[in-house]
Amino acid sequence: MSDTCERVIEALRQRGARLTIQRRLVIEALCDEPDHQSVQAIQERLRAKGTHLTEPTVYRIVQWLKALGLVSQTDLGQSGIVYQLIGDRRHHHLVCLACGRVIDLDDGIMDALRESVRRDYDFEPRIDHMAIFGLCRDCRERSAGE
Amino acid sequence: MSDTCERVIEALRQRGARLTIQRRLVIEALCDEPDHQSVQAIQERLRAKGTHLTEPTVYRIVQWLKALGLVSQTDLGQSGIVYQLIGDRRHHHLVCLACGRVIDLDDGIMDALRESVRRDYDFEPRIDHMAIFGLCRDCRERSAGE
DNA sequence: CTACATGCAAATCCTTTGCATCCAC
DNA sequence: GTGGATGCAAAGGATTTGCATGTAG
Repeated sequence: MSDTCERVIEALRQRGARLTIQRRLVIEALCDEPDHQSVQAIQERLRAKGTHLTEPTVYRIVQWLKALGLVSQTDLGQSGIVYQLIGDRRHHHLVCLACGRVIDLDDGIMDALRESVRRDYDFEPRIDHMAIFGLCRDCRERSAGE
Repeated sequence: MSDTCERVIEALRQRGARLTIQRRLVIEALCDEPDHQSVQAIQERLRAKGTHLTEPTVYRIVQWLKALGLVSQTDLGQSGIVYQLIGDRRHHHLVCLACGRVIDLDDGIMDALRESVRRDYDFEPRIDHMAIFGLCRDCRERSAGE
C-alpha cells in the first residue's frame, strides 16, 4: 500500500469516517493506478484482485471521496468521466480535439491562474486535474495542409 | 436575430455547409441564450417557439458546430453538459463544490495559461468555456465555523 | 445497538445508431 | 437528381434510486 494510500486512510480515520472494506478497496484501487480511472476501470481492477463491488457502491464511494476533496473528477470528452486520488503528483491534460491524443501537463502551469482566481474572485479553486481541449501540433499541420 | 447569429450563419454559408431549417433553428436557439444550455434546454426553447426537433438531430447539430469550432462544450459537474456559441463575450465559470453556485469568470484570466500552453507544449488550446471547481467564500466560512 | 453503508434490481437519463424518407444544393 | 440530413424507433451506456440486509463503531 502506497504512502498516498495510507495518508488518505489516516485522514479519513481522523475525520471519524466509517471505514468499510469496500471503501478501503476503492481507495487502494485508486492508489494502484496513479493516473485517472473510470468507475468501470476501478471495478475491473478490483475484479482482477478477486473482489467484486457493484456499480452503485463504487459510484457512491468516489462521490464521497470527491466531496471530501480527496479525489478529483475529470471529464475527458468522449473518453468519459475519470477519477483520481489527489496525491503529490498533480497533473493535467491536453486533449486533442482532432486525434484524441492526451498529453500530460505539469501542474505548475496552473499556479498563476489559481492566484488570479483567489485574488480577483475570492474563490478557492481546486484545480486538481483539468482537461484542456485544443489541437496538437500534428493535427494543426495536417489541417493547414488541406 | 442577433449579430452573432448572422455571423455564424454567414461563416457556414461560406464554408459551403448545408443550411437546413433544423440547423438554423438550433443556431438561433443558441443565440437567444447567451449563456450555456443543455441539449434538453435547446429543445425546450424550440418547443416554446412551436417547433420540435428530435434528440438525435439536436445532438448531431451541436456536435457538428463544435467540430467546426463555433460552439463550446462544457461539463458543469452535476449540472450536466452544456453548449454555447463562441461569440465575442467568451467567459468561464467558477462552480462551488459545496453549494453549486456558478460565478462568471472573465476570459482575460486565461490569457497567461493559453500562452504557456502554446509556448511550452506546442499545443493550440481552445479554452472557450471552462469550468473551475472549488469553494466560494461563503462555503469556506461555513466550513471553517464547523 | 443503531446509524449508516452495501447489494440487488430496476428505473432514469443522456446519448448514439440503423434505416427509411426527405430536402438543400 | 443526389448526397447528405432528418425523423423515428430502438439500443446502449452511464448513473441513480428504493429498499431489504449487513456491519462498523
